[in-house]
Amino acid sequence: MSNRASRATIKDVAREAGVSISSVSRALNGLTANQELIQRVKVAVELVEYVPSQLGQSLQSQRTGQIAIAVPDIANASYLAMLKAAQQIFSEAGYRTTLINTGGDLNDDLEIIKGLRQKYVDGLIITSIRPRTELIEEIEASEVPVVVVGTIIEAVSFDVVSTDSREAARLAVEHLVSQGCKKIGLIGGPLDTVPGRTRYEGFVEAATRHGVFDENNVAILKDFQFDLGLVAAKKLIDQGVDGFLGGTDILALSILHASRDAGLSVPLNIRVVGIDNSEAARLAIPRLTSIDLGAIERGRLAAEFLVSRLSGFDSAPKVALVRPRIVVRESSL
Amino acid sequence: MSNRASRATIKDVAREAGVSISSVSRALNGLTANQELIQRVKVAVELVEYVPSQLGQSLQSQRTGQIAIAVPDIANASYLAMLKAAQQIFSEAGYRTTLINTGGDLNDDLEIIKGLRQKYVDGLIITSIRPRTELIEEIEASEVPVVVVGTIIEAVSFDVVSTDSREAARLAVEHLVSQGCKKIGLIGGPLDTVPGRTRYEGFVEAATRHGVFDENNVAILKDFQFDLGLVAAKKLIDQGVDGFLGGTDILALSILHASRDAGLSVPLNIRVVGIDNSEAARLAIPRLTSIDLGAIERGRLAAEFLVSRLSGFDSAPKVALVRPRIVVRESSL
DNA sequence: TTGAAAGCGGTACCAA
DNA sequence: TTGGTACCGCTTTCAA
Repeated sequence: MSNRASRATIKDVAREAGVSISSVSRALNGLTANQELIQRVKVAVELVEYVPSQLGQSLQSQRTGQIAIAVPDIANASYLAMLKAAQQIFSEAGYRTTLINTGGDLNDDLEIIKGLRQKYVDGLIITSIRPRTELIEEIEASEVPVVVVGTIIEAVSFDVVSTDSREAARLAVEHLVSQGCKKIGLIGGPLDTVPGRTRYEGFVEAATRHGVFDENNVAILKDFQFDLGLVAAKKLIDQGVDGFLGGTDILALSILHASRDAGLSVPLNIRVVGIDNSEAARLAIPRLTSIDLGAIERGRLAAEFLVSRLSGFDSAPKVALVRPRIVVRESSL
Repeated sequence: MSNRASRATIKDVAREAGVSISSVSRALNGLTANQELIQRVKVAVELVEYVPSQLGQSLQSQRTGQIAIAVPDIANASYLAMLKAAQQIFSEAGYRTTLINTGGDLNDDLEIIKGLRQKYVDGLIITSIRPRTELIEEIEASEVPVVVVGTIIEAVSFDVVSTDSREAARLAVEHLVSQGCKKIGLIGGPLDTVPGRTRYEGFVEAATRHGVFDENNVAILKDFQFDLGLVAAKKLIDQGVDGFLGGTDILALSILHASRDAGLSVPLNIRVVGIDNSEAARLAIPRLTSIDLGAIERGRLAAEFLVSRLSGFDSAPKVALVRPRIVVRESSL
């Protein structure tokens, strides 16, 4: 009713109920036994339409009830899956989720960590950072708990959830080899991005080990874009590549398109494997074999680590390694 | 360095600089002219590593610097596009974005609006609500500005951004008719969801007008799921449907799969149109014709409306209608 | 110009 | 058990 008047505060409730604000606070937080008083307060609360201010409570408790999660790009399937899984956990634990889109700008990371000093969230999950020393130091000095999802090898004082991108590439290469591919190519993303570089390195390593490495069959794109992948794939197909690893599912899709444009069949003439095991892979025609990097699992773990730490669990730094697994579908049979 | 000691507050700066906290506040906010004092404060700030507490400032200013955006499902391409577009605007305007995933539970909407009374955000964008009277009243009574993205026809006192789902279906049907389809089918989502119902209604209306409506060629799924779509599509294909509207791009993809499974060619034997114009449509094989409902545009508009209102612009309630447009690709040629 | 003090909306301590 | 009060960290009014 009183939508014109400004919000009711605890004072209004106290006045209305004829008690002190301390009593109101206690009654509302179950710290009093006097049923009659509790009842009076409840009536007053209804009457003045009182809702406790999050701000007031936060200032007092020094907790905001919010957790931030920073991802380079929400539109990216694997970050999205992580985000969704983490948000679910946060929500169940009573935390709101604040989304930070870093836009892949690696320099933003440092600013985000520094921004934590403003104390606007109780914790942070940050993904895919470039593990610079400077950044690690800043995280270690941070007062609010931070969980990093990415690839950090060194021993650090915070929780880390990571996956083995190199193994992902290895799984893909071995699968292609076992399917009889002779010339195996890679369409990968930029080497100055974490996923771009690690997948590339894994590919080179595995392909070399199996004696199928040929630098000419590797295309490193300027960006993880479908169109760039399409052009690169056409070229490699012309060179006779018969087994492809796409650095992401989207890039794998570009290979499917290029094969089709070339009048070649997947998987009869060309076999294709993607990375991320996103919805796009499941729904592609033909259905795309893909390496699942456990994005959902990583999001869940990171969120659980953080929530546990926020619950006062002051354990030693935890490290979780989610192992990739291959999901074989039509495109590589 | 002093990462063990708790954060420095304005008091620490004041002590260090040998001035009052008021002076520190003024110096930091450019409300003083004394250069010497400003300099002293700055040095002290550096020394004690002071960062103003967002909480303290918020309590004082009654503004949190945060905006919430509620979507039924982030994994859904169109909500994701909206979210991303809105987040971009918020970020530029200096607001953080808090994500609320309603999980499609329509009853959550009311709780979200009510939760605003806790004042943990400065504004809210809420999408795809079922426009119940109760909810509208609650929004109108809300102290924090709310922008609704959805389909509300009545005159309300808040900003609304909507699209015409019926026209979307109409565009699709007319296109299929113009391409020579004789038996036109729909694979749609549940009628108790806003997108499910409006798209269905638009389809019926347009198909009837063009004399191609046949109830037997309409499949209403229990859920917007690919697998359900696949089964339904197989059945309709068996019935000889030669032109399909998928209620979403994902459902359209299920039609592509079903056609392929039936050994029929898209678009030679069967033509398919989806709705959302998501990335999945662009990357499908064959590339999928789809109706673009302007998710990005809607997200942008909603965010702009909200930011403008938060900037103190107390204009009359605004209504924006984003018109759908068809993006013709291979699947319907 | 500067500092003291009130106030934002709560919680928690301490006496009564 | 209850009420008074200090306090969380900051901004802003009011006197000096």
